[in-house]
Amino acid sequence: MGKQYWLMKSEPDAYAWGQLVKDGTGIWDGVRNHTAKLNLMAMKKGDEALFYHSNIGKECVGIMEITEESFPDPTAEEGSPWVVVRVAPVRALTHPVTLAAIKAEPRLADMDLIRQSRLSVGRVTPTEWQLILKMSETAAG
DNA sequence: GCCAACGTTGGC
DNA sequence: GCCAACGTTGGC
Repeated sequence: MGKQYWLMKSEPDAYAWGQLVKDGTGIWDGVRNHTAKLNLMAMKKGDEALFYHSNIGKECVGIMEITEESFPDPTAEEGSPWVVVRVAPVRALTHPVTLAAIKAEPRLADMDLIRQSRLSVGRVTPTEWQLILKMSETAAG
């Protein structure tokens, strides 16, 4: 299988893109939803993910790489099913791609982000990924 | 196993 | 602040 693409949400109040850049690497902890967990478990080292700021900003702001595949979430109770992956920032998007811009693009209407708005870790198809990156080069949203 | 009540997420 | 979506809990 080729590289897979993902979108991961964080409220910037809790953990922002800038913090990940500052930290250099981080674990994506706190996921407590089974669908999101399955996505974390499906991630492979070298996959790439969009960092999305939920609530404040509501936009994709950067690209991360998965640097370590899923392992138990140290912030969860022992024996619980929750997992984390390790991520590292790759680069900021030239311009953030806003939720409004994604909603305005019919070719992105099937994204997990749109169809299942509460899902914090979603899949992005290669086609969707290329389109979002292209949008990030040309517009601020 | 069904469903009402309730809590959380996240957009508006 | 409100509400829709959706997950969880608990009564039956």
